[in-house]
Amino acid sequence: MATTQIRFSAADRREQILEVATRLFARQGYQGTTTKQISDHARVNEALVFRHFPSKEELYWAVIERKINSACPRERLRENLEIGGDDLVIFARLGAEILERRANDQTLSRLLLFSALENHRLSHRFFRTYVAEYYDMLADFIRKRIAEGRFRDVDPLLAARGFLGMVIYHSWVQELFGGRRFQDFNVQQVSRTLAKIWLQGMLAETKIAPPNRVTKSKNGSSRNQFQRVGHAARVHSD
Amino acid sequence: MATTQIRFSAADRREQILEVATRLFARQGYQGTTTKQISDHARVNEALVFRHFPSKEELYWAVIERKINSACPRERLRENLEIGGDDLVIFARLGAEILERRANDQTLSRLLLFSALENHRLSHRFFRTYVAEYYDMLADFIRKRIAEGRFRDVDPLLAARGFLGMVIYHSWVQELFGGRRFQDFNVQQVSRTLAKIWLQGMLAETKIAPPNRVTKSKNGSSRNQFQRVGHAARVHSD
DNA sequence: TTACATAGTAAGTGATCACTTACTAAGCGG
DNA sequence: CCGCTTAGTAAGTGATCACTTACTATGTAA
Repeated sequence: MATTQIRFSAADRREQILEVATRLFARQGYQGTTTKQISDHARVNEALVFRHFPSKEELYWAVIERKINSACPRERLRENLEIGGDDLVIFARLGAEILERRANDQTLSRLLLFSALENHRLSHRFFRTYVAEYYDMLADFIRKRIAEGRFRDVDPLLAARGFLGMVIYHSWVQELFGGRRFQDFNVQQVSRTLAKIWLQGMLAETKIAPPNRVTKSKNGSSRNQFQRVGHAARVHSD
Repeated sequence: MATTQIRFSAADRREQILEVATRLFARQGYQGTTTKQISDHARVNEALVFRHFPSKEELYWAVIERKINSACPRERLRENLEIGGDDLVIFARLGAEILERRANDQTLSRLLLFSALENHRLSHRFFRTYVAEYYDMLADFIRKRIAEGRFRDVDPLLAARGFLGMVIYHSWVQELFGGRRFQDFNVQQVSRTLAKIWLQGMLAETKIAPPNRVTKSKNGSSRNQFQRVGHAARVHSD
């Protein structure tokens, strides 16, 4: 009665359990997922899960680490910035990649959100060593543009978070609450639109502007004049 | 031995349980919170909780509804838009209010996030009848500006989400991961900076832009007047 | 074929889960 | 003081939680 009764190697089984656990933790969170559920979905006895992972919590961290290492968004960002091109193209591409990545695989963002909300101890440490570097990298790029006089003099970290906020928040709303109402947004259109808003908002107002500070001057923005927008013109479309 | 042994009225006790449950659900989520925890924090017997609420889930919804009704951000938004003033002032004020509100009381946003992630059935319905209206209201404002020719011709809903994304995402990052690294951001500065980026990104590039159509056209908006950027001249200053 | 390491399981463990039942005690109008 | 409503509790219920123990089945090397 060999109903495909294959024995997995330890490594394979471990990987399979990780895979199953990833889906469940991402969908239901740590507290909402039981070890029985995991073993059922993996079609093994619950005890086998504990043979591979000493506790539910260790399994959880293994899931998160695995997911994180497979994502490596920093490398993506670096490549993206190095490819170069028009700034609008760069940021639109960056936004599109984030949106696409999240549309194809929601588990990473859900895992991160859940772990942050559930306040798992390592979540903070993880964020600081991982996400923070991502911000810093983008902030460095922005800082360079500011030094060149092409971007306004804004806190680069805040500007980076502003752009990523527009994009990531959009994808969160889409994923968490999105129904038919919002579903019809197109990735290319969204990323290009948001990139354009952000970029035009960041461009220096005048070419000859001395590096004067930005934030002050009560409502000074209404006075500026957008002359320097020209090079946004050639947006090769593809 | 009267150790302040007062009997609460049913209404008062109900309110106190709701208060306690709100804090716990917001901090730990639905799955992560036990009815025993709630009764302990309220210093009553667990059975009393079930006298006031037929089940844990009903209590949960009572908590969410109460929190939502007490927040009424739509009215805030309406007031904010009606007060008027320079656009930069309006949006900076809007952003500051969101940031301040969230800094003072994180329970609403955490409750919402948790319920959305945990996929509670009513979460979606709630979002559509509640948050969606908020977006629509802001989108209407933006649409008006576009019709006036003061804002560029962008999908108003997407633009609204872009602005709220910058602000709300910032507050989430601050709240979920914020440590000493980011803590030093100042609400006024953040809201003014983000509002300025967004607003400058939205301002019409040319005064003579024809009132071409707004929302429809599958992805037509992406192709629209990117070429027209060059001679952006004076943005009226009032 | 045997011996052995290991993949996998059956059947538990006490603790805790949401929730109930049966009771006591406080307030209050008469 | 009585009698009744109701705030509040003690002590459970079976189900399920994370996790363990003691065992069986299987592949492989000798």
